[in-house]
Order: sequence, then C-alpha cells, then structure tokens
Amino acid sequence: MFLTKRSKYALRALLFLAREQARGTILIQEIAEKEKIPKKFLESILLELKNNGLLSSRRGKGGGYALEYSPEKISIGSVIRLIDGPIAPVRCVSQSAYAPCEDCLDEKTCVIRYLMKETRDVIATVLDKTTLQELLQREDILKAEATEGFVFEI
Amino acid sequence: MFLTKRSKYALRALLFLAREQARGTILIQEIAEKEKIPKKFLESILLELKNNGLLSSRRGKGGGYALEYSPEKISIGSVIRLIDGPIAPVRCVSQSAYAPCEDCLDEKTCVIRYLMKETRDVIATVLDKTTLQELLQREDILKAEATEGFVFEI
DNA sequence: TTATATCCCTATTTATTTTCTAGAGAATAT
DNA sequence: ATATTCTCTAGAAAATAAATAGGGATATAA
Repeated sequence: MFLTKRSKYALRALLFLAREQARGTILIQEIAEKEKIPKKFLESILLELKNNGLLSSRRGKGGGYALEYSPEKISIGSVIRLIDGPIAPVRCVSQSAYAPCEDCLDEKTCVIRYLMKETRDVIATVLDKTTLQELLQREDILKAEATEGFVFEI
Repeated sequence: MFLTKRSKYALRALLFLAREQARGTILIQEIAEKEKIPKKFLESILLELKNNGLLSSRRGKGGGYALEYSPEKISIGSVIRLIDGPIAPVRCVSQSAYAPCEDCLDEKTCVIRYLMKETRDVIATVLDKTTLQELLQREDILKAEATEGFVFEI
C-alpha cells in the first residue's frame, strides 16, 4: 500500500500544469522550484508523461511543458498506473498487468486473492473516477474553507 | 499499492493455523512445506506474530504454534498493519502512523492528500471488516464452486 | 541426565526498488 | 552563432524487502 514519491511528484506537476494551463508552456525549472521537486528527477518524470502522451513539450527558448489533454480527461488512476505501475496490491488481481503468483496452489480458490481483488476494485474505483479537474475544484473548496474558517464534514 | 511477500506469507500461515486449529500446536516446518514458504523467513514472521500477541507457542518436542484468538477475532487489516505497517498510501493520511510530508506546502488544502484519505478509507474498510474466519468460509464456497462447476457472479 | 526436538534471537547477505545526479545531445528562437 | 530548454543514457546512492546462517534457550521423553 504505497504511493511513490515519483507518482506524487507527477501528480503535483500535472496539477500545476492544469492550474497554469492558460499560460501555455511552463518550464521544468519553475515547476521544480514551486513544487519543491528535485529538478533532474522531475525531468525524467515529465519526459515519461510526455512519452506516454499526457504532455506536450517544446525545446529551446520559450519552450516548456503543457498538458496534452484538458484536465477533466486525465484520471488520477491513469497517472498512477503509468508512473508506479499496477494499482492492485498483488499482481494476480491486476487488470492492467496480471501475473500469476509463483507459489500459488490454486488461484481459483485462493481467498487472499479474493480479498485483494475486492481491495483492488475499491482502490481503482476511487482513483479512476477522479480527474485532475475535480481535484482543482476540490482545491478551491478547501482553500475557501481554510480562509473562511468553515468546517467541512466528510 | 503493494502487499509484501512477508504479509502474504503471514496471512497464509494464519489461515493454515485457523484451518488446523483443532489439532493444537503446529510445527513451523509443516506450515513452511505445505504453504511453500522459506522456513527461516517464516520463523521470523511467526515470531513477530507471537510477539504481538496473535499466536502462542511451545518449545521442545510436541511444541509448535497456535492461534491465540479464534479466527473471527483476527481481522486481515490488523495483520497487514502489524507486518507491513500502515495501510495508507501516504503517511499523512495514516490513522495508525501519521507523519507529515516534508515538502508539503499546506496539508489542509492538499488535494492529493484529500484523495489519498479517501483511498485509505476504502482500503481500511475492506481489510478491517474481513476476518480469518470469513476467509475460511469464503474458501469453502470457492472450493465447492470449483468442484461443482458453479460460476459465481461478484 | 542425556538426547532430541523445537522455537528464539541476532546478525548478515543478497536482491530489488526507489530516489536522485551527471553530463552530453538535439531542437528552437533570436 | 549563441543561449535556452528539453532529451537521452548511464549510473550512483539510499532505502527496503527477502532470505539465510548459526547458534541459544527451553521443553519433552527416555
């Protein structure tokens, strides 16, 4: 059960790009500074996102990165799968990257698998239903609450 | 998002002990063989479970391990927390082992945190509601289906 | 009491994954 | 041309996970 820094950084960078979408391309440098992400590390992350079609980029003066799709088209689940790999707690219940356990006696009757399948499904539901845009909207609400002193009951 | 081999082994061992509860104490050796778990590795796992009160043990001839509680008292969530640590995808949303992110600008308005909290909650719900006993019951059902050729719709 | 079975404990090795850095290469704008 | 910025390859460093080694402590049985 773990989100790597790599995918956390990826999400922060994508949220940043989504927020600043109107400005066109944004420098790695700026994202790294504002989001406190090691620049070289971020470079490799953004490159991976670009190579998988989520970002576009331009080199040279005036270059930088931009979202390739609008924020409501990008689900958090897809980003995490892309960066961290499968969401499932064990590979034998992964939809995107199934692999059998080497030491499993009988997959069909394995109850750990049964439970992990259930776990995978609830995780996937949460992460796939949520988009960058929804997070930005939620961010607005949280910020408003923070300044206006509301308490929001979940 | 990951279940370590260590906790998978722990669950398999506990399920084994729950199934064979009537026989009294069971040897590490037997569990290791039947469940295909490296014996020395399993030793350290069972010891940890014992030191945390889930198992009792006896040394010497006729010794072995046994469940300290009945299987309906042991939730899967508690076992995974014990062996793998917190269930939350990020520590800043962990109930059992909260820690702030070092690089977080404002925890209150962090939307990644918001989403991970939601994720943690659904995972915890699934894992904490399920006990060893329920898994054994489910196992019976799965085995019956496998032999009788039923198809079970989730 | 002696032999044997069995868990208990500490330390260490090995493997794998994650995080981060270095440095040169290629495209672009002026 | 030159400065700027992303691109690419390689790999070091750190953290975590998985497994092994070897003997110690304790209970039982003969």
